[in-house]
Amino acid sequence: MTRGDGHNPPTLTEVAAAAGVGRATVARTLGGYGSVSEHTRERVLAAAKRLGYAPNELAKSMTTGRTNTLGVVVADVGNPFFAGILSGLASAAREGGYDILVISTSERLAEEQRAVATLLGKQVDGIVIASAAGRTDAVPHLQDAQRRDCPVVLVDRGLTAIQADTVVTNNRAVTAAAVGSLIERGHRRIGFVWGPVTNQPATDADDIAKVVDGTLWSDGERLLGYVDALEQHGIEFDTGLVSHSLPTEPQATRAVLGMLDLADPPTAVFATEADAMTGTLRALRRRGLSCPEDVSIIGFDDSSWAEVMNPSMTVVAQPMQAMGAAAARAVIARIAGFEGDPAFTTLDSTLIERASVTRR
Amino acid sequence: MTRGDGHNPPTLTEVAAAAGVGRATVARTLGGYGSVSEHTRERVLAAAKRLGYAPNELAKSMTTGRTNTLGVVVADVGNPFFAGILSGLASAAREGGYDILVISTSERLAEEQRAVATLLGKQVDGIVIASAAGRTDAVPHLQDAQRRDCPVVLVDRGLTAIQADTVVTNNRAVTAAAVGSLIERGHRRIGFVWGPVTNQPATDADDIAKVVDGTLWSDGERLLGYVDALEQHGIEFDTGLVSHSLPTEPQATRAVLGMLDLADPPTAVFATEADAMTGTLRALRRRGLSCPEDVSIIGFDDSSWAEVMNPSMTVVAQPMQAMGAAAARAVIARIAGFEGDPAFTTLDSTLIERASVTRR
DNA sequence: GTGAAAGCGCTAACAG
DNA sequence: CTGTTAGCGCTTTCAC
Repeated sequence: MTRGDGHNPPTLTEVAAAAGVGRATVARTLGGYGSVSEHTRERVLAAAKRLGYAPNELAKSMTTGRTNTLGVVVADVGNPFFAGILSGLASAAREGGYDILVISTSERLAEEQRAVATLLGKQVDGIVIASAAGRTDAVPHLQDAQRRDCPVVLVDRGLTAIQADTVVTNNRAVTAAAVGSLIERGHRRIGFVWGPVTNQPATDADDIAKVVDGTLWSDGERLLGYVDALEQHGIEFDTGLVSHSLPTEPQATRAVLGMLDLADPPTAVFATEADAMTGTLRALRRRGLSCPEDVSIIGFDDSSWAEVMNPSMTVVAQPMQAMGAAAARAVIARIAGFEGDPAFTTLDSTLIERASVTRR
Repeated sequence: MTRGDGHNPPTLTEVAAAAGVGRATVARTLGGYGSVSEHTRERVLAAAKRLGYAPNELAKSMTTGRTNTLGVVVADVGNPFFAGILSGLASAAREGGYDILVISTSERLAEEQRAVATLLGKQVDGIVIASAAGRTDAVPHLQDAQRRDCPVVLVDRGLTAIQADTVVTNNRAVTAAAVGSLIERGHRRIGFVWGPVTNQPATDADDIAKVVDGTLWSDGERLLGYVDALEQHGIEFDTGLVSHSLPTEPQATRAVLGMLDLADPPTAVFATEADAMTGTLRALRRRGLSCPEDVSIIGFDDSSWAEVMNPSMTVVAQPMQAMGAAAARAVIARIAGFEGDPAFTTLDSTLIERASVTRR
């Protein structure tokens, strides 16, 4: 059976025939290595152009063992946070001569394992992943990749069970600073929306470490930062002020509604993601409360919306693009053969103070 | 020279050896075709598992001619609009058994051409693209792909120079409806932020067609919808009320500032993208004006922010995920051999009326 | 039911 | 400087 309409793309062999030279000569000419006489060089180039030759990268990869492709695994490419990471990742990758194969996992570990297997099967040269695994969870799929000489770089979320370059932000410190700024403005009852997802929340501050172990690195760090700030100012931890629901906006609203109905409701809320913040705003509105008069809010992730809001929102801005770019550069370096110890890079998020926080 | 630490991934040949059978038998067993006796079947499976065998998809693609990979080309994966498309695209692709290779072009045609060439080189089975080309521009790179039997599907932006499945939204109709709703509320001076990017704006309504030809499909359609509404209500087109600047927030602000300073300033602004809308809001703020009291606004692209804003924003919500999913399904169908005429699919965007528009 | 052999398009020694 | 020769790992006839 003949394929398609017949217009099979020309192969290197055909170019060689057309130019009347051997295949190796064509490979050398087009590959720009070895040496070729000016004369034949021109003939080859001419023939290639005439035939509209374009190399089959698959075949090339087959023999070189390199695909010039990076695998990227995140929870959801539609989420602005990951989209930002992806954006920085994509440009840094391209700069380094790599393309990216992206897989979303919806934060499901099983999907993540499949994703990694798929990427490995497609022979990507390296993997950048924001793993859905808990910080101390075993990650055999990632170790598998490493064993197969496929470098893995962790982005946004660290993992203790594996030795790998890691690029994260200063979640804990910036959260402590943000919550601290709330406390310094007189707030003592501070809601924390979206602690780590768990159905076994910490009942007191001493419990935190245990909770944090089994959950997402970034979530855990933020909760720790929150507790740091509380302890530093001698404020007691109240488990009722921390939500552990799934990260959907309605859940954030539900959680805040619950806090607002407490006998001693929060006067400020720290929201750890964009949707947690909009969800918080909805809750206030439902109770007829306003920000910052009744409740101060600090959100996460800056955007042009945050500033034009009324009030403009105080947020923790994460350097998403920079994270993505750093991660890309890290894998690329590993692919290139860099053998130093795994580097743990912490990029700084910054607190942007605007009008959604007021003194109490 | 030995590669890596030696742990080369096991090949099919090794599995065959370990199981004491021929390679074809292993291929049949693992590939699930042909027939294999229950006995040998088990041995093969056991050997494969024991060695931790995973097929090299590259080699497989090499012989089958299929990579199970879709190429996706957009301006910027970090842009919420494209991120939304990508999200829908990714899940539909995965459902169909495909992975996606994503390339951002920053809206540059040269980058786009390179991107397509790269994808073709990597032998993707199909391409989904939101092209940076003007609606009537020649697109040799895309025709090239088609000639190479690589189906191309256009998403968000149609193109007249090529025959291809296309998935877009009802930009023109929804814009006409939105602008119409403004007119019906008494507005006659309506700013249009981000008409097609050009330095040769239409000077009157009759000029529009020409301007539209050379620019992005979606931008053109929206401008046409704007003019439709004006004409329908007998309002004269004023070129000073249409901005043609580059789509960055600061440019939107600048443009609106200019309109606001007109002797006869707009009482309403229609912003065709999320950033155009936030930019508009900034401009109002700078002039000490407020929305909707002084100026009504209709924006584009819904998000949780739009609703929690104060005032909540009236917007045109685009079905980004659905667009991405439809595009993915379209390419997949073509790859599977579907040969019908190119389909032009129009998905509906909807006007979500909230509080940023008021009667005049 | 199963194995041997050819070949996908390319690169990488190795001779000449 | 250039052509020949092997493969890369897999699928796919085609005999046995």
